[in-house]
Amino acid sequence: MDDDAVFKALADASRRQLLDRLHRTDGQTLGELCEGHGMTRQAVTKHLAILKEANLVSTQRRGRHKLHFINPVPINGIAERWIAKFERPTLTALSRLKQDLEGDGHD
Amino acid sequence: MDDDAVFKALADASRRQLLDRLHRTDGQTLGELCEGHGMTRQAVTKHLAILKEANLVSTQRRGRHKLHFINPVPINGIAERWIAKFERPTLTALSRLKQDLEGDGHD
DNA sequence: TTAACAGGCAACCAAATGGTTGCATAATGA
DNA sequence: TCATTATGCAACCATTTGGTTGCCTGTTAA
Repeated sequence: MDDDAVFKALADASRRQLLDRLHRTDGQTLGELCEGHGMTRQAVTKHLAILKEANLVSTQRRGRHKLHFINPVPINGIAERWIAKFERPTLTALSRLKQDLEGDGHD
Repeated sequence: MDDDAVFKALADASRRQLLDRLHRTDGQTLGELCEGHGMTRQAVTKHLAILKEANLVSTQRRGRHKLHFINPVPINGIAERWIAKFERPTLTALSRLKQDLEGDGHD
């Protein structure tokens, strides 16, 4: 619902990278998500808090671990409600899909 | 190409609103784009500069007026390169399109 | 030619952002 | 039990951001 929080959350490259990671492997712990970034754990924690605030990740405690799960719904939301209206309908993704569904080889 | 600049440009509600306006009526002057916002002309100028930096708007001098035009290509770019991979393919937009193209009434 | 109009430039400011360090707490395993 | 592991909390910091005010430049029309 809160598109602004989603756009703001996506505005940072580190946060997008975190989402990329969760997209590849969902349910990672905080420790796992910290590896490889040139950042402290606390910085990553803050980024994850912002993503959670935007409802892009959800968390689940599992003993002394905290697992993080991606939620693609808000991304879908802005894609449909906001981005879609700026898209030119004849571009690659849609036209490829169209061709695929129509099953002909037209160019 | 520079997705980060595009994401950052879209992170501000005033800038998204400016894009909305240009999407409705393209080629507006700075003065026109200032109307209705509770902002000074200089603030709007700064927002437009950021949008231009992200290649989301282009400008054209026309006498003493400066016209602003929207460029949807970068939005398409992030939609295809970044957002698309997070989308669940069975959701509304694609499934509606699919149904439409297939021309059957299946549910 | 010159007033009024449209926009540009620069300095300044408060608040938000992205990061840090230091210490505290909770769960686990030997 | 108790050291270790995994995370939480809070204060602090520099830089960026989004906005302002004040003044300057260029274009047009009377």
